[in-house]
Amino acid sequence: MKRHVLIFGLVGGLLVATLQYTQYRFIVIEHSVELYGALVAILFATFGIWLGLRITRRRETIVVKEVLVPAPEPGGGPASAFLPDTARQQRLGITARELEILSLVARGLSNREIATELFVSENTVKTHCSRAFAKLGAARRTQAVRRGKELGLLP
Amino acid sequence: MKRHVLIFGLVGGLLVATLQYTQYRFIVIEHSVELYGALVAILFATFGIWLGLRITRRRETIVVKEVLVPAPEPGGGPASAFLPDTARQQRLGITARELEILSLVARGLSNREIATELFVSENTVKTHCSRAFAKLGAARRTQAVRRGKELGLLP
DNA sequence: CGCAAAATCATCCGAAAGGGTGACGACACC
DNA sequence: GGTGTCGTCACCCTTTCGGATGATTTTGCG
Repeated sequence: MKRHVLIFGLVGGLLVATLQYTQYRFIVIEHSVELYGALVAILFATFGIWLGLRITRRRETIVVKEVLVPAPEPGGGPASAFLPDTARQQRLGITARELEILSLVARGLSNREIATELFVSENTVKTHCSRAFAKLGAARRTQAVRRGKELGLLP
Repeated sequence: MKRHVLIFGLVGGLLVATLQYTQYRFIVIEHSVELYGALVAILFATFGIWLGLRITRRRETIVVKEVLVPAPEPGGGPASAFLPDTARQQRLGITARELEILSLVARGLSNREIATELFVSENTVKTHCSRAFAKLGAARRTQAVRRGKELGLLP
């Protein structure tokens, strides 16, 4: 968490320094102060939104209520939302995060895309993947997806 | 979480203070522009964070899920054999061989395993894969499998 | 608070996958 | 015979994956 602030400081400082350095040469002459301010505003607003999104990432409480329902007819219902087999997931020791990444793997995303989607580094995604694969007894992501579907962990 | 915002604010304030302090020594004349930029930056960074917090505020989703227990197999249906959508296959120009390789990919096999299974070289498998991926608009095998299932080409 | 689990990130390295190109033979069709 | 498609295979190159390992941070819980 401190790292974000650090990044912010660095980026901000660099930005300001750059602006200070360049403004007298390129910007101020032909552009107004308002434009300069707008540029800074947009940049910092974007960064702030990113930071806000990042630090409030997913704090979700899942309460699973197991209810036995008689024979759902496949293809009948209104695309009945998929419900992962939490029991099996726990038995395999698969964490929620790992399952989340697994579902993105099943959607055909690359590690990099998953990393971007979840605001984490590619290395983290790889770690989660490796662990999930190990728990599923899979050597490849295609195999992991297949296993996940077989076990009712993925739709 | 408030802590981060606090730290951020402190760092931001420090940044402004530093800027103000330094600018007084070197850029006294144009200091109003610097101050203006810094203020705008801080303001909009704060605004961005606030916005980020706002739009992801209700991340604390309490999900109550009802686990549907799949119907006990009545033993009646003879596991209705899957029939690929030949029409769509032809429309996409996917050959039978490519679909065959694709199904093995979907089973989680590696190219080498597929090559062994089909008594062809690994290069051949890769060629078929590439062509099939191109026709499916997929960049990865996981994506290809997903597309194949969506299009009714794979079970 | 202190501990354990989980999440995050990094680095190294080898293997697998994917893209591109070119080539060759078989086979069908006109 | 010429043409086109399909299957087969090879080479080169880049990207991606996966495994192993270690470290740090965050978080939930007793």
